[in-house]
Amino acid sequence: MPELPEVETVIRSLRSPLLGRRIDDVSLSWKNMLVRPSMQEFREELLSSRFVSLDRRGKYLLFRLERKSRNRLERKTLIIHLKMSGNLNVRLASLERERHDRVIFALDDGNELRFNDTRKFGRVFLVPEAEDVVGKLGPEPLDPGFSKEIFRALFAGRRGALKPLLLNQSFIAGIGNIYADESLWRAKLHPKTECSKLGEKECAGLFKAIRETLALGIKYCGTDSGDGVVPYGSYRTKVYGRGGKPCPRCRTPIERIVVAQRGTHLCPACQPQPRLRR
DNA sequence: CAAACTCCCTGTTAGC
DNA sequence: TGCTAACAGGGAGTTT
Repeated sequence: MPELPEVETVIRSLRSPLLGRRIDDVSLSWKNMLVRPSMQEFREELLSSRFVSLDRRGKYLLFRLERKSRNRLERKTLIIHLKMSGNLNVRLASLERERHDRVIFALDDGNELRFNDTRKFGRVFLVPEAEDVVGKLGPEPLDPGFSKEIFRALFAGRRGALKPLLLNQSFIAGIGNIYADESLWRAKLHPKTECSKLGEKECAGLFKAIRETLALGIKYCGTDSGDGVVPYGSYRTKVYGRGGKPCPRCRTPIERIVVAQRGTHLCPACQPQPRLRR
């Protein structure tokens, strides 16, 4: 399941084949994946557009497009969320389509950008203002301007377990189930830690752990663990999906519990449950 | 604000 | 061996 490191890997791999290319045709075989505008407008507005830049915001891919329409420069952003099982490929148009190719963008160089998504959870937007879609996201964890002080300030007025907070995209962007578990293991914090009780040191440690974990994920082009639906890179998870196997730090068997309806993996020795105050 | 639950989907897997 | 049902997962939205 693509999270920040996987999405970053995808966007990096697409820059070279897409920048400067023009979209000549569009087809979509599962209409629920298109959030807005209508199918007709989507097609009409994309035709003759060129890719001018590609960015990532959280787990969203942002494709900045431009075209000249009646001598006016039109700017739009194509936004894709891969959700659980999505992936993007650039293939020669002559190459056979794959089983779950849902959206096809025909390019002016004989290639196609193909949005493949087994589970149809992926979402596509075409909007004048990207902020309308990604405006509510929390800070980018790897933004150079992001600091442990800013991170600590995010906790003001927050209560409840730590892990669901890390999964909340309006708290911090880009972290999903895998990197939440991996970051908490690295920070030696239990997923159920009451977030309002985090001290300055623990907060700084978590901040560092999140950044290091995500950076490592990107370095290895993402992980291939999880349900194996979409294999990305070769990042090896320390705890995620490794219930019963030894903790890489202390060899204690990794535990699998459920936190906020999500499968959660941790080392019971490295990440002890904080004692509840009486 | 938090937590629980629903919905959208299909491939995998556990259970019979 | 073959079938069915449960399950996993991100995130928006709704209800408690």
